[in-house]
Amino acid sequence: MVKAPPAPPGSEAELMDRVLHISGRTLGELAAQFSIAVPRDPIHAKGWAGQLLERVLGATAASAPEPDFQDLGVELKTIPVNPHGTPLESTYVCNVPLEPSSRAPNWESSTVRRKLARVLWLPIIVTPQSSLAQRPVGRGMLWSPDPVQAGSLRQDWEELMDQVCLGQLESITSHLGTCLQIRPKAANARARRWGVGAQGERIRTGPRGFYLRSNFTAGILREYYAN
DNA sequence: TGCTGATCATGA
DNA sequence: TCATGATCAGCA
Repeated sequence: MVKAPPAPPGSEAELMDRVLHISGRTLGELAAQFSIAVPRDPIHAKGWAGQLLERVLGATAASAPEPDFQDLGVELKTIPVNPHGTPLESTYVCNVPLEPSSRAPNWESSTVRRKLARVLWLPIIVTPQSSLAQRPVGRGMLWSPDPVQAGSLRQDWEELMDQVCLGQLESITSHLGTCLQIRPKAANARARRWGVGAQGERIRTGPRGFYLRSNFTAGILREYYAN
């Protein structure tokens, strides 16, 4: 039976009820229910699982810089995991504000903190042989950073943004940060944005994103599935 | 073989 | 074009 995309969930409880109902279903089954084609080529399927689950669960924000479930303030993150529940990839959080006018003055008002304040982690279980359609959805979990996690995120954010503000963009590598890192985030290596150079001058530089390291998200998932 | 740097699709 | 959704693939 083909289903219409659902209305946004009215509460976290309703959202988690929907999550419970898709747990164990494969991406192929869910796509079929909503008459969505499954891409054949993984190279051209980046992000497809995330967009499928947004529709299945009734997310609203589309490509706006807003939480996926705007009314609930909940961000949806699908995350590929192996059968043990260990993440296979880092997780994109948001873009890095490179221009002074777009930068938050402190951690409290940063996009990173707001995005991560409430996250629905939805594991997609990946085995070496499984096609995209064969991958099952795992048990979703609603998460907010505990004080230790929040402290680590804040420390990384402050260190990284210090570098951005000081015009040290070109020396920022993905090696910095224990849980949060800055990496390129662009359609290709030619993309440019305005940023700040070492003398405070405006420069053209590659767009970058904040990502959560996979060992950090591994800790989040472990904590939950142990209970 | 884990991680970094690069890349692909879609929508407003 | 730039934000979202992420995964790919080569190299240390």
